[in-house]
Amino acid sequence: MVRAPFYDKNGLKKGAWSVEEDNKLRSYIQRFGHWNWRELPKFAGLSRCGKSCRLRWLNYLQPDVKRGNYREEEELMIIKLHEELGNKYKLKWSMIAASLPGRSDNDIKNHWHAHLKKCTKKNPTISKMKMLSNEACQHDVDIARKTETDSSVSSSPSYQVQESSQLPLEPSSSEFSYLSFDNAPLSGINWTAENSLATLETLEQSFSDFWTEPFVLDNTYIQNNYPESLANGGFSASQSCYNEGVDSIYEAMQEIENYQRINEDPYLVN
DNA sequence: AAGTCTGACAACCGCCGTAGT
DNA sequence: GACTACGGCGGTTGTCAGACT
Repeated sequence: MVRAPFYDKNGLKKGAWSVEEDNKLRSYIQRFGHWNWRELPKFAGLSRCGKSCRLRWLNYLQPDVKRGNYREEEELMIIKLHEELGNKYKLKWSMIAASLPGRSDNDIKNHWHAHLKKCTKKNPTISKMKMLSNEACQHDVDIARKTETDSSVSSSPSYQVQESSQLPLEPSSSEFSYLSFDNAPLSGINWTAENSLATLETLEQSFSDFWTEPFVLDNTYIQNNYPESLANGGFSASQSCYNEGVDSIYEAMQEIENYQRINEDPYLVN
């Protein structure tokens, strides 16, 4: 089903991911977040490029990611949104993904090319699509169209979105509570099929804000589980990782690894 | 049973936008 | 303003399993 693993000329592994690699990546991101995709594989002990890690995390390993088994309403939503966003918006698949909690843009895109594209070609005037277009979504589409001529429309707080690509919000253990997305523009937003679409301009605004938000670490986990010197020095509390030099992070990582070896940290994944 | 075709999907690649220097 | 590095997106490819002949 997938490419057989192989190594390119730079020594980077390509192709299908092994269970061990998945575990390494998942474990690393749940503990430290993805502060820098390019550097991440080095620290996580993976012979992969950053892009590959990012893709694997977003499309497969991220908590709550749903795969396959598309419900009818989800498919209708995809068709509908694709119709509306298709040629207008750059972040088409991401925006569609935002309307389907748990679905990744890549997964939706694949589903579109594999199933839905043919359906819409065979039957471009599906009655249910019509119904959606004319009733459930009309309000939002109108707003979106209005936005094209009136950029001053403010985003409505009543629309609620779950960002598909955000980091684990609810790690299975409270020990992973170091990730803070309280300030993420999309958090707390509930984006459902029932109330159809949030306004497109709201989405776009949310996205633009979201991607520019620095990744913020909370040191709860580190302070509770690691020596004070690491908690205070290695990863400072609520400090943007963008401000951290790679070297200092690497030093902290080494200290952490030493600590793990000494204390047989249960979270250490080999 | 063997060969071919098709569907499904994980993963890669290239391009572009943005931020930092 | 120019350049560079990085993150992210959309399009495409590669491969396998099952269906079909």
